[in-house]
Amino acid sequence: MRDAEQTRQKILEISADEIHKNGFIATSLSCILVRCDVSKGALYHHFQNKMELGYAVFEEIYTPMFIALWQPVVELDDPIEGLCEFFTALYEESSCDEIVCGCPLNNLCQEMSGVDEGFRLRILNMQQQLNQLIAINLQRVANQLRDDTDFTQVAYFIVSTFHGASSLSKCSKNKDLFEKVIKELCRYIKDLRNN
Amino acid sequence: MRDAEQTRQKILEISADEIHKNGFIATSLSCILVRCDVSKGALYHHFQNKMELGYAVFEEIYTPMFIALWQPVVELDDPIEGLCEFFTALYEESSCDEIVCGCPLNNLCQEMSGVDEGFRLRILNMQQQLNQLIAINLQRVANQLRDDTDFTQVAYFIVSTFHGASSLSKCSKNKDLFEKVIKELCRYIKDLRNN
DNA sequence: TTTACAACCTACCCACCGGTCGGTTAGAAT
DNA sequence: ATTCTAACCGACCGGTGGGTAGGTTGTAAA
Repeated sequence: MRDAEQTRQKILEISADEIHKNGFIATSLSCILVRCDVSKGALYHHFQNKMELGYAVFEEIYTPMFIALWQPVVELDDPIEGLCEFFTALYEESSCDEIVCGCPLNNLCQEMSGVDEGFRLRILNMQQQLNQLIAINLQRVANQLRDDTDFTQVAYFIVSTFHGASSLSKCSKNKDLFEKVIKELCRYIKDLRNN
Repeated sequence: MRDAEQTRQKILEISADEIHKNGFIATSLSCILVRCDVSKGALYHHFQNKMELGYAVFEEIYTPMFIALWQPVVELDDPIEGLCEFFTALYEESSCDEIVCGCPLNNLCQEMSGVDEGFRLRILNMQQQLNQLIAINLQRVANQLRDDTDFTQVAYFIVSTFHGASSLSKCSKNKDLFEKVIKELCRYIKDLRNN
């Protein structure tokens, strides 16, 4: 057989890229088809409709990508230092284009939460997973932190600020403002310590 | 004459509401026309095209709204306390629906910055205005704040976190997570003081 | 009363997008 | 060699959205 799984994977990956760049609704199937060099029939053979394609991209591309990105960072011996270095590396090593595209999770959260319940629940789930990942690992080093630290609250705060910074960099079209916010975020994170 | 200015204003206000709820692209002109009880010809008499309508909404509705919202808050004798009370009031007094709709500025920033240069520049301008408003008034009480405070950086940080919180509340569809982030934001803001 | 023009109306146009459907083809199984 | 089906093709459809063009109406000024 012509390798079906490979076709499916190619569609998923290119779709993920297009959705990241244009958002879900603005991404046209025909555009994906051209880049994949695949026919519309092939796409609809693998996915019921555009929405299901979107769900698959979220579950099979974005979700594992996120876990792989954040997990090693917070599971370091010192998650405080880990987070700061992670954020710093983000603006030092990423290209402007990458940063300006924003965070896929935040983009979809912003665009799709109010439009489609299936997306909303998947996004919420991801947000909660991410939050737990951070909160648990902060709790792990609770003895180094201020007594009044609410781990879940702090975790949501960190992610929110990060997403806000991503959003800000979109209108400035460079990473200067992103950098500013991230720097202040690192200062905040380090201040969580009971120095 | 049939009151042209009133017609224009009605179109602007209803458009602002629709754009706030659905985003710019997803907002259809026909939808606006029905709510306004106005013909397509009338709309195109007042605005060159959809984009120009969007710009007008941004400049004539959103911008003044924002200034009116933030200015009195940061120009209080104690802007630190002002900001905290402002944010707290936001989740205590706003309905879930309002919060879930998100911040118009952040919504448009997220949706339109990468799509249309005209929007991007207007949004960037507004972000900078807002930032200056906050930064200047923090500087005003610099003697109460930590020595190493970078006012611009802090201002961008605050707005970013606020926008991140708005975004987060979209996928949770209630104000609980919004409240969490805002509470931590207030803690952060109060910590700016050189206690 | 006439004129002139801003204000407004309505039918229509076209491009695009998601989705369908009848058909074709590769290649594993028998 | 034949059969069968997953994999794939591409022309077509209905709907929608932004935008246009040509006509009508209200009203202020001459």
